[in-house]
Amino acid sequence: MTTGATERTHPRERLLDTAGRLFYTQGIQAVGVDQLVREAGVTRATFYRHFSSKDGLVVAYLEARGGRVEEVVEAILAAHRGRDALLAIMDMIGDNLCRPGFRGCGFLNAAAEYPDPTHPVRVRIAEHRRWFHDVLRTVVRDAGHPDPERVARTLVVLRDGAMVGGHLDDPRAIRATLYEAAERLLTS
Amino acid sequence: MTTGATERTHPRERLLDTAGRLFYTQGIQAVGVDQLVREAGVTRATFYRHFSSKDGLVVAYLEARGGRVEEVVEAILAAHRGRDALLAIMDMIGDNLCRPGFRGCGFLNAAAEYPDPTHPVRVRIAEHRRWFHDVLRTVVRDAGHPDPERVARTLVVLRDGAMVGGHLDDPRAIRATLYEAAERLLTS
DNA sequence: AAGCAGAAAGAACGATCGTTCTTCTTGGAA
DNA sequence: TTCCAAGAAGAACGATCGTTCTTTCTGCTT
Repeated sequence: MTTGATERTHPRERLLDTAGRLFYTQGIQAVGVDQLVREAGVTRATFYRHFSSKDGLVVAYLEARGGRVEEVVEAILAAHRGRDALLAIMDMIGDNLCRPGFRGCGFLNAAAEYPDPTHPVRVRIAEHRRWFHDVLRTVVRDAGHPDPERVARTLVVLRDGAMVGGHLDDPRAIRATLYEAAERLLTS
Repeated sequence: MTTGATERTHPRERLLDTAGRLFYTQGIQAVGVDQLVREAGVTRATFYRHFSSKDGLVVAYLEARGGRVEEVVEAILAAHRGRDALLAIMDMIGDNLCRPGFRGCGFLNAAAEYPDPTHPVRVRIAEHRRWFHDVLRTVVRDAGHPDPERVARTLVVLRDGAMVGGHLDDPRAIRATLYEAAERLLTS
C-alpha cells in the first residue's frame, strides 16, 4: 500500500491524541477546532483532509477510547474466568476512577452533550455499551449464575454509577463501594 | 414590598421555565441566549436584568430543579419511614426514568459540561448530591441498619447508574434492576 | 529526474457566541 | 398627577464557531 516510512508521528495520530486529551478533560463542545489544530501542531486543511468534520473526529475519538477499553477487558478475560474475571473487571474500573485526572466516563460525558440518539456519536456509544453488557452477561453465565441477564444489568448500573461517583464524589470510597457491591451480588 | 399585582407571568419565570426545558433536552452549551430569549418571549436587556450572565441562569436552573426534587423527597419522607421510605424513593426514581422525555439526570448532564469543580455550577451540583446522600444515610440509620454510610453510598451509586441507564438503555429494565438491587441491599 | 500527494501557513467565509447599548413604551407607586 | 423602574425592540460589540480556500514547500514514488 502507500505506507512506506512516513515520518515519526502522522498528523492524524497527533490530532487523535490531542482530541483524546482535550475532549476528555474539557468536554467536546468546549473544545474548538482552533485549539485542536493549534495544540496538535496541524493546519486546518490537514484536519479536514483526515476527518470529514469535527463530529467525525469525535467519533474517531470514541473509537480509539473504546478500543483501548476493549483491549484491557480482553486481556482480563484471557487471564481470569467466571467470578474472578468479573471481580477483576470491577477492580480495573475501581482503579481507573482513582487515577489522577479521572473525569468520569468519556462515553457518558459525550452522551450528555449529544441529545439525539440517532447521531453517529450516540450510536457509537450505544455500541460500546452493548458490547460491555454482552461481555458481562457471557461471563456471568459461564460462572454458572442462574440469572446472567439480571446480574449483568446490575453490574452495568453499578459501573455507570461508579464512573459518575468517582468523578463527583470520593473516588476511593466509590471504589470500595463498587467492589463490595459486586462481590455481594456475585455471591448471592 | 414591591410585589403588587404585576402581570400574570414574570419574565424571570418565563426565562426559568424555558431554561428548564431547553437546558434539559438539548444540553446547556447547545442552547444560546438568542434561542433562550426568543422562546421565552423576552428581550436580551430583560434577560440580563434578571440574571448576571448565562451561567447565572444555569445556576438558577439547577436551583429550581433541585428544589423540585427536594420537595418530592420531603413528601415521601413525611409519608414513609425507614426501609419503606428508601424503597419509596427508589420507586419514585424508577418511575421518573420511565417517563417520556427522560434524558438522564439534569445535574449529571450539567456536570459533564462543566469540568472545573470550583465553578458555581459544579458547587451547586455537589451541594445537591451531598444533600441526597445525607438524606439516604439518615433514613438508613433510622431503619436500624448497622452500616448506614456504606448502604447510603451504594444507593447513590445505584441511583446514578440508573439515571444514566434509564437514558441510554432500556428504562423499564433499569427500573426493575434498581428496585431489586435496592431491595436486596436493604434486606441483607 | 520528474511528478504528484500531502502537509504547512494563513486568509477568509457566514454564522453564532455572550454581552452591552440606545430608544421607545408602559404601568404601578409616591 | 408625576415619576421612575422595568419591559419591548433591535442594533451593535468583539470574539469565536466550523468550514473552505489559495499558496507554497517538502518528500516519497515511479
